[in-house]
This record gives sequence, structure tokens and C-alpha cells, in this order.
Amino acid sequence: MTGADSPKYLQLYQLLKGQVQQGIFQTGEYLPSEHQLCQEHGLTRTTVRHALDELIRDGFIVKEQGKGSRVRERGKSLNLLNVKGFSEAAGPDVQTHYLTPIRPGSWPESFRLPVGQGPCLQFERIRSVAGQPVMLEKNWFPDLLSPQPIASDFMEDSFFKTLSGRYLIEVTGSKQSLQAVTADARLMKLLMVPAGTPLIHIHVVFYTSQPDFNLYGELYCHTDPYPIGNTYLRP
Amino acid sequence: MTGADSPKYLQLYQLLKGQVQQGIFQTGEYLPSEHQLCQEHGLTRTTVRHALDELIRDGFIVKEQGKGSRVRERGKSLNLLNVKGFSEAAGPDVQTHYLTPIRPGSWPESFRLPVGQGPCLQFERIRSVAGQPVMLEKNWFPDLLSPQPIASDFMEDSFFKTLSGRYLIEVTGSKQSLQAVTADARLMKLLMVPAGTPLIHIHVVFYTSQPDFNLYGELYCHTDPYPIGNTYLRP
DNA sequence: TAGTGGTCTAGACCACCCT
DNA sequence: GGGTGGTCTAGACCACTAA
Repeated sequence: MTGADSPKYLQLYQLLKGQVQQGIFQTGEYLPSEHQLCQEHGLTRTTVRHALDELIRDGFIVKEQGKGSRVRERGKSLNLLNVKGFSEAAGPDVQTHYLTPIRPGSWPESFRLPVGQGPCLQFERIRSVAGQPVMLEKNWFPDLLSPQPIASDFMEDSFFKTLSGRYLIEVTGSKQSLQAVTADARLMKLLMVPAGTPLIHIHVVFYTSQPDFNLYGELYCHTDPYPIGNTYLRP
Repeated sequence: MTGADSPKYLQLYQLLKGQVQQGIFQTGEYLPSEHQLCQEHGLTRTTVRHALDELIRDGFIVKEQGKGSRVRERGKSLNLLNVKGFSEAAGPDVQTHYLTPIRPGSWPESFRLPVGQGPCLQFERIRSVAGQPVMLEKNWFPDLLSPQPIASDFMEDSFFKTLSGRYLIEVTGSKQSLQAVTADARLMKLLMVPAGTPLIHIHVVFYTSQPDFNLYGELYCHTDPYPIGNTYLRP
């Protein structure tokens, strides 16, 4: 994708990003200093700093003046309104039940956002916290990954972490549409809520660093036990 | 705040930012070229580009290779889940009805997010689209602005635009909490919805470029006519 | 005191856009 | 061809952090 003649700062950026994702640099660990990176790769500080700036923008590292550049906990910068919010908010007490495996399907109709084309995979799952179901989640994505992912391979049941760690695809943005609805019969049964319970219905598309690879999701959230949290802080 | 001995790139950043906010550079217009800015201010391109990078990060400008740096339509980069979403989605057909003027009040109790301290102003308003009320909105903010703002001075009924344009305060982040609820008697009346209508209840805090100046909001949204839109794209 | 990141200079060559 | 932004070099001095 990014050949040998891509800008040097991008090459260094991708090298370091890969090393962070593969755990060669662990969370909280310091990267080599800027001067050291200059010598190791035969670059000037301007170029090295440009690469590090990109890593900061993507939320991979933070800088500490007088100390160094430290690997940051992942996923903070794009914790928009997505599944991670639940996992992080509720800690380790999250269970995931797959209603369907990852399987060939077709793009959703009457989606409130523009939808993809071509072959498509889909899966549906329920997220529970402390045994209580809080979200029904249906997802679609293009059948372009190889090897084809299967749910049991998911890292921490997170599609995003799997994409990032195994396929080096980063989520770069998202568009969402939210509506309040009342649970129908199927939702009452799956989420174990009484009739008339208000839910938040979300349509979402996630854009990634790979063009033409967008993720689509349709969510129903029972927010009484756990409100949906959403934080955005400028990096 | 940022004195004469602040970094040169920050001084240039603030100068250009002010000129954009004051309309000296209009939306869609090109800024002076980087070389021109170098000469005008006696700086090198590194420094000028650093300033422009900050303006890009804040969503004030976009660069176009081979052409120039162009003033961007405001507010895109922080269009999280806020009032602007409604205004922008619905176009010019938005009305705002103030239930109360901006007046001294007290910080909300039982807010789902940490709340402010000290003297406080508040106001409550209803947003309608095409004559149909879609949102009840209550806001709190510290009584630190001078001159004290009044609702009739609001630029396009937007608190954010007023803060940015008149007080040079930028929103830098936000934290939100969403729940689905059912309309109670007051909401049924104010939003003109039947009993049992599901609404989205939002608690939100906006962080700004001025420390200790946070905005707090409590919203009830009727999403049947207009879903809540939310876009995030990495600058 | 030594090492780190933060800022800045004075150049250079390139790809892109428009005329 | 001339102007624009994109990349890069080879230095320099400073403020901050820790031993």
C-alpha cells in the first residue's frame, strides 16, 4: 500500500505503529528518544517529529517534556459512541453472546446512512453487563479481509482491536444517527425488558484507513442500567 | 493569557485565528501563502507551518496542495452530538424559543457528570424545526464572561459561535451521557408529543480553551422527526 | 549535569495546480 | 512557467526532568 518511496516520516510512522500494535513497545513504555531515532534511521529531528506527531494524532503515544514519548493506552481517541464505550465503562464484567457467526450476508436495506456494495459479511451479537443484556448489535463489513475473520478470533470481542492488531486497519472516523424507540417483541425478549421500555436505536458507519472498507452497524441500547458514555478530547 | 513571549507559532496562530473569527478572512477565502506569511512576519516556513497545523487541528482551515490554505466552514470538527447538529441538519428552518432569559441560577443537582462551582448563569430554550419542537435544552455556565451575554446577542442562536466570535473561547472537547426515557407530563406539553413517546435524554459537559470554563447542558430530544446526527472525521 | 522534548533558522528539492 | 503546499536537511538554543 505505502511503498518504499512513500515519505520517510510515513515509513517511520508505520514502523513504530506496527511495533506498538505488535507489543514490541508495551503500553506505558517509552519509545527511543527523538535523537536516538534520528541516528538509528538517518533522519533529522524534523522528520522524526513529524512521524511522532502522526502517532500522537492517532492516539498511539503521548509526549512528556523532559522525559520521552510513551505508549498510550489504545482506543481513547476514537471512543466516540461505540461498543468500546460499554466495555470500558463496565470493566471486565462484559459478556458477548453471538446470535449468529460471521457469515456471508447482504447489505442492510432502509439503513439511515449510505451503505456499501459488493460481497458482504455480517454478524449479530448481544452485549451483557453483569448478566444483564444491554445492547443488541448487528454489523456488516465488506468481504475483503484475508484470512477471513471468525468471531472466536476476536481480540477481547472487539472488532476494532482485531482490525487494528491483525489487519493493520485503523478507524479514522464515523457517522451516526440516533433515535429513541420503544422495544418491540423481539427486543423485549432478547434484551429482557418489559413492554414500552425506551431504547436508543443507532445506525453507524465507521470509516477506516483502508478506502472502500467501511463498517456498518445497527444497535439497540437499553440505557437504564448503563447510560451511553461519549468523550471527545482534542489530542 | 498568552503573552508576548509565547512561542512565535502560537502568536501567529492566534493572530490568524482572530482574523478568521472576525471575518477578515471569509469562509472559502484563501489565506496568504506560506511564503508570504514568512516574509510578512519574519519567520521560517517551519514556524509558519506549525501555526497552520494548529489551525487545521482546530478546524479553521484546510490546505489544498498547489493552491493554498482556505478558510473552512466553522464547527465541523466538534460537531459531536450537540445543538449544531440540529441547526445544520435542518437548515435555516430552525426556531428557538427561550423559556427563560440568561439569568443567575445554581448548578444542577443529580447531574450525571461532575459539575462546576462558583457563580453560575443558566437558560432554558426549545428548538423547533418547521414549527415542530424537537428539543428542550437547559444550559449552565460560569458567570465569568464580561460583558455578560444575553440571549438576544447570540450569533445565530448558537452559544458556541457566540463564545468563539465574541469571547475567543473555543470548545476543545466534550463528555456526554445518553439515556432513552419516556416523556413525562411537562415534556409532553413542551415538546407536543403523546404519552409514552421515547426521547433521548442527554447530559453533556463541554470543555473549552479557557480553564475552569465548562459548559453544562441537559437535553431532551424528540428524535422521531429528526434523528440526532453525529459525525467525526479525523482532521 | 546530562538527556529529553519544544522551538526556530536558512536553506533545498519535489509534486501539484493553474495559466 | 510560476506559485503553492509537501518533504527534508543540518544545524542551534531553550525549558523541563531526573539522578
